[in-house]
Amino acid sequence: MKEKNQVRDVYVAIADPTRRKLLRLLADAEELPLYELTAQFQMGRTAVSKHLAILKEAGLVADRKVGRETRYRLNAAPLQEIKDWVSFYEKFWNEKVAVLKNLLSEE
Amino acid sequence: MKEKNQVRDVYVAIADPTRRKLLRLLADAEELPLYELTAQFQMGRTAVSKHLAILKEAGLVADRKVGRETRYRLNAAPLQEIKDWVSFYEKFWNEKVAVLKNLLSEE
DNA sequence: TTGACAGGACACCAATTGGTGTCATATAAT
DNA sequence: ATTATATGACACCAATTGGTGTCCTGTCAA
Repeated sequence: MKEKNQVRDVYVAIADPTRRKLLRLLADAEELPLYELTAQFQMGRTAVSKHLAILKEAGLVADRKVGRETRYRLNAAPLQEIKDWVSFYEKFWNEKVAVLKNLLSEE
Repeated sequence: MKEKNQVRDVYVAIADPTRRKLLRLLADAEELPLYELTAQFQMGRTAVSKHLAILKEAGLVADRKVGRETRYRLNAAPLQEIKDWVSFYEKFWNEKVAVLKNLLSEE
């Protein structure tokens, strides 16, 4: 019973602008079926569905079937990993600002 | 004089684990030549060089030539874009925690 | 001055990505 | 009962990605 349950990289999942837009749409709407999401893009349904599958594998969306439609909703939790990662680098751009301040105050 | 100056997507740049490791190495070491960076990976010099080129196009690293070597250093500033993007979603995972707290306090 | 070392610039390749169209099936509406 | 809708499941395709090896040019050291 090899439940594949493929876990996708969150970094890769958010690298695509279409997928980021999907996340944003779901953030604003709580729950949306595929056909409504598709309406927001120029590409076909199949393509949007695949993007959603990738987001799902990354744990960023969940879906449930309601009648004949599949409704998607946001699950932002995995994004904490991104936040933690990027937080580490904050000190570096702050550092830069500090150096700049010093230079300015010296003149 | 079409200076291409190709600007790469920061999201795409950080999607690769090798490139994230490169950023981390540069964060810890201030400035490193290609051959020292290459030594930290199993892949060849050419591959690492290409990853660095992508990071450079995304503005995440800068390089300078010193004698026969090319030294790379971190520029974390573009990561602010990522931080801003992910910050928007913070409320969603906080929300979830809040809902959970409510459920727990109700029992 | 003769090697050895660092790296840029290619050409090349397999695997992955991001899209397409088509067909089948379940549900909803007339 | 019939038709329209929503979606899953494929097969297919071109472009991109992430790696390789080779060749050439600078630069440093003996």
